[in-house]
Amino acid sequence: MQDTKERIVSLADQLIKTRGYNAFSYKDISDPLEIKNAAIHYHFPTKTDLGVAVIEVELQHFIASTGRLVTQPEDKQLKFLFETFSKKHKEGLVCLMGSLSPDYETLPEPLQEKITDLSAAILKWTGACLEKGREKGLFRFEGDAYDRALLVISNLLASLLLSRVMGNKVFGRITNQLLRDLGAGK
Amino acid sequence: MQDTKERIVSLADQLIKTRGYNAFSYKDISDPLEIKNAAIHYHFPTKTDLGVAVIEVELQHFIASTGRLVTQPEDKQLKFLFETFSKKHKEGLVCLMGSLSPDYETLPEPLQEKITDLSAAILKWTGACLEKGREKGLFRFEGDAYDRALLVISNLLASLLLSRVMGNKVFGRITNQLLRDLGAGK
DNA sequence: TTGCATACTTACTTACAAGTAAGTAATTTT
DNA sequence: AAAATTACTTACTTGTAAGTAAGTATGCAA
Repeated sequence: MQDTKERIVSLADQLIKTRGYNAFSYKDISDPLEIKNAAIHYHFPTKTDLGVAVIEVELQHFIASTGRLVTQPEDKQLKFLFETFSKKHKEGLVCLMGSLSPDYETLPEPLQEKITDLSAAILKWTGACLEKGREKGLFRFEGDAYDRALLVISNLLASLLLSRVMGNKVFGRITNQLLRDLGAGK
Repeated sequence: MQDTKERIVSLADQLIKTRGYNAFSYKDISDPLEIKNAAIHYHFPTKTDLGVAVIEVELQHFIASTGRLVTQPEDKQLKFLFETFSKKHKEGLVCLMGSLSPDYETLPEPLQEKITDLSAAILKWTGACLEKGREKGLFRFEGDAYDRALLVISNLLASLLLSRVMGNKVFGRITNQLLRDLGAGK
């Protein structure tokens, strides 16, 4: 039954994105799944192992999803990025970067490395997407494309965080303005 | 000795901005200050009380600082905002919004309210600053000023978070591009 | 000089998190 | 059919976090 293992990772993913890494415990997983905490330790000896697994799944998912989009025009690709965040927003989640970066200093090294890997992958992809899209005239913006990617990802990340604090309208306000600025339709 | 109380708040502030609210304990304060944990409970019966005090101090400080700037032109005022974040960046800290918003759901209600108050104050001030600055021709941007404030604050907030994960250069890249976009000199 | 408030310390309690050692039931391999 | 592997459970241990009750030293106030 590989099922339990996947369910553990999936729930841990949700917990990290709702409560944060330091604020969830094995009990938050074992209770709803109706297993014992030792069952989690069987699949993931330490909490670090579990955290690493969560990020790895997300990164693999990101690589697979973006891979499926390579033939599409860049404005459609960017739309995918926004929809990814929109989905999280609707579920009341923040992204892994937004959840883990504030606690970065308290995280075990393997987790730090993984979150850096994930962020680097997302930024690199976004930078390339913006660059090519601008060349094709799909986007309009000034300056280096990687710098622009930093701004876009910053805004998406923070839109999820600020939505929690300032209410759900914030997400739409930020993303709409962002797309307008880039000249990327609606 | 009101001194101890202030030192507790100051250290708690630092701890929240480095490790996050859920990742620090009274021991992280009592050890360096060479007091007992019960001494902290004397001044702040619960951790919630301490957290609330930290945010209140920050909000008061923000109100006082911005109050001192009312006579200055808006580009100088905005520069102050950027310098506030730059100072945090140099000290390896994130802002309270960035630190507390991911854990928002796990925070006790009084803390949630306070962080919302603080965020609202910062966003309102930034929105007004941008609005007036644009009228005077000091800034150039499209759309609603409050929406623009959301974008600016998002970027500043996230620049501190991403700096941790992706290295310190990120902060400068984001803030430089942001100021260029607003047409607000260097 | 007695009394009371301030600012603590000493010495606990309760709860819960992370992790482990040893055992077991069910399946798979040989 | 026996042996090993998988996927757990039972029952712990250790550590630490938050909080509290009772006591104490110091200064000031009546």
